[in-house]
Amino acid sequence: MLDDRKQRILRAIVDDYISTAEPIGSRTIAKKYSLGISPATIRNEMADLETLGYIKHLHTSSGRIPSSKGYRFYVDDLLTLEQMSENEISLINDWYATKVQSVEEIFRETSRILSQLTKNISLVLAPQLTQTTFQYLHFSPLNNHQVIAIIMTDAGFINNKIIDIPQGLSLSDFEYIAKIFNHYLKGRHLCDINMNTFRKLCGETVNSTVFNSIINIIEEALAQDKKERLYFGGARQLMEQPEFHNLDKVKKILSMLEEEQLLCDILQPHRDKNVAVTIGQENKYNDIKDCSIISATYHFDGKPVATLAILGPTRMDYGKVISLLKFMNNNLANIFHKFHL
Amino acid sequence: MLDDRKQRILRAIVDDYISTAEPIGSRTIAKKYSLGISPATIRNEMADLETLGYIKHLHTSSGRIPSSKGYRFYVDDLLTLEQMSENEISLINDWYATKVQSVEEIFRETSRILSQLTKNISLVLAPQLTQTTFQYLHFSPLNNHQVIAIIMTDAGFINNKIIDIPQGLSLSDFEYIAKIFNHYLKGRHLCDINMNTFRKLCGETVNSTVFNSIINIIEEALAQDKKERLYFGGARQLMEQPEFHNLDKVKKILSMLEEEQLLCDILQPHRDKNVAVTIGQENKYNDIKDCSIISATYHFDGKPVATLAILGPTRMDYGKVISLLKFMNNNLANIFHKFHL
DNA sequence: GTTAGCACTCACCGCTATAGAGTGCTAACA
DNA sequence: TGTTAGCACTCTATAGCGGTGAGTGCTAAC
Repeated sequence: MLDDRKQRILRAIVDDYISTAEPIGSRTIAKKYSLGISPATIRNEMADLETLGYIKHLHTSSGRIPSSKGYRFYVDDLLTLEQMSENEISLINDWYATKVQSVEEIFRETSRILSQLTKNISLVLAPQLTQTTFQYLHFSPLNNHQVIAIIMTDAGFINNKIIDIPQGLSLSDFEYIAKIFNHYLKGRHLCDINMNTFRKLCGETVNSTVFNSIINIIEEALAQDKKERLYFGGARQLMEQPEFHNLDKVKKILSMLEEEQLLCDILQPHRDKNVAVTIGQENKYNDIKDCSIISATYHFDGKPVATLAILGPTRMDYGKVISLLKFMNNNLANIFHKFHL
Repeated sequence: MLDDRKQRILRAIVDDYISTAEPIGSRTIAKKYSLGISPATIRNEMADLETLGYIKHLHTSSGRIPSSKGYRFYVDDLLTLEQMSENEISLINDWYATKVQSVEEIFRETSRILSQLTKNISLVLAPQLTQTTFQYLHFSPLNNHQVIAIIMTDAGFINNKIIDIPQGLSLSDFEYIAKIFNHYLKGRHLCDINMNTFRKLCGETVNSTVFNSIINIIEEALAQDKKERLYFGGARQLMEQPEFHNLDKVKKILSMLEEEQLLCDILQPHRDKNVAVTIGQENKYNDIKDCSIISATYHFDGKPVATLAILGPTRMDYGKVISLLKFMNNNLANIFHKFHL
């Protein structure tokens, strides 16, 4: 464990590096932070901190920067969270009020706000379709050979899928099935919707050929929707960060953002916890070993529902990001709490 | 008008610059393109072409690059469009087949394909909500104080809006209105839906207080949806282009992409024409005076419906982009033709 | 244990020299 | 008269070379 003076020096180094993005030397620490000790003493302590792995050198004569271990200690033991200011809170609420008209927009706007306020990449992972519960189904004719299936789930998510009408079936067959769905299946998990539950719930009273075809179609459509819904943003903001004044890094991150599945995988281990912080080298994926990810997950009924996350350089303002994520998470919880009533 | 030899030299310069992104000199032209004349002659011709404004110098001792006027001549008089290869066509059709399940996804996927194949920014402008015609309305309860309005329009677009239930109204009031809507308003332009048309169509048989409130709510919701739907992509691909190996330029473009309204304005003059090409300096907006925009607009019933566009450096492969856009536009037309039957 | 002093390291900046690509001009040639 | 070879000239890009300054580690004195 670090003694008090080492902790204060480490905090100064991390704080300074987070705000300036420049390696810091002993003289500067002594001048800027009134620790009551001389540069030489700080130098000795810094040498110790380096041996212990909390800070590192870029080259012999450069100042020190925190290592992943240093940030980890900072986050776990040195960080004191600030409250969000009234100002920021009302700004955020205004944004939601003016821009949001549907559930999808809640998520989109949440992502926008997060990247806007943190200057980092924001990720918002909404529940997989099959993890939500069924509310309402409607088939609307599109033309002679296709209908659109509109499915609404518990939290107000609307899905629509174009479906080819198979030979021998008519729109009225679809309408009939929709009635049965709406009557028997409300409140059931979409992943449970298959022939078996169906038969159990409505017995054998239904015309089973028509039935089979349509259920199959629906099962198939749902199966294709395995991927989670991911909203993200902030590529432009990220470019403001000095560590991304480098085209290759920006390219790497942009490429990563296009691989939704990869992002979902990266966020997956974060979904159980309430607030999770993964710092630099702790990341599993090589491309983001100089980045940190902070996330907050909104749970309902003990299950993770939506995950908000920030992805940015290890040198991010952990205090600010964590309190913002906590706030936004609660905010989302409030919004969704209404829906689950 | 340029004589034949000047045209051949100009074509060589443009072709070469498009493929290499490097200024080209007389010696290189003589070596690479068998024009049967010596570098010195080419030099003389190039001096003429420069005086005429078709090509320019970056500095005294650099090779020549085409000017906007040069590109314009190239596009209007020198360009021969290639056919898309069978290979590309089947690739594109596969992409559509595997990824598209709803109308929104048609547009999203179109944008993805365009940027993927051209390595430039793609823009897809779908019709404004109020320009489409009404097909179907449904109110679905979300919780005790809110309903979700689901509106489907002619081309299979599904919109949903969260609506607060006003004091004194119940879900059944909404359901009642939905019935009337579905009965009387099918096929009407959404911008025509207001109290007046309503009264005209269904007379005074309806309870007018309930009525007024709900129509107002719907009018309001529609009014907020003035913006066109814009799908875009390709920021990552654009970074592959040598002219965007420059952070400031990338930032400028990314910022522009976040201003949807600006993009819509930029595309607006393109919407009347079938295929439109705007080259470099011809652009109205300063930030893209070193870019070109090529667009194709799909018309139905004489009106522009969807516009596909490519935004990239003036040094873009005009031949390839134009034929791709034409192909994609026809493809979209095929898809939508089905819906408008 | 703390601090002042000092030699040492290394990125960064500005300067100069050099190479190379390309031009414009002139004079010779068909 | 149009075409070409030759040559001096221009300008960029690159490499090399001190000088500067921030920062370190070590030593010796307090």
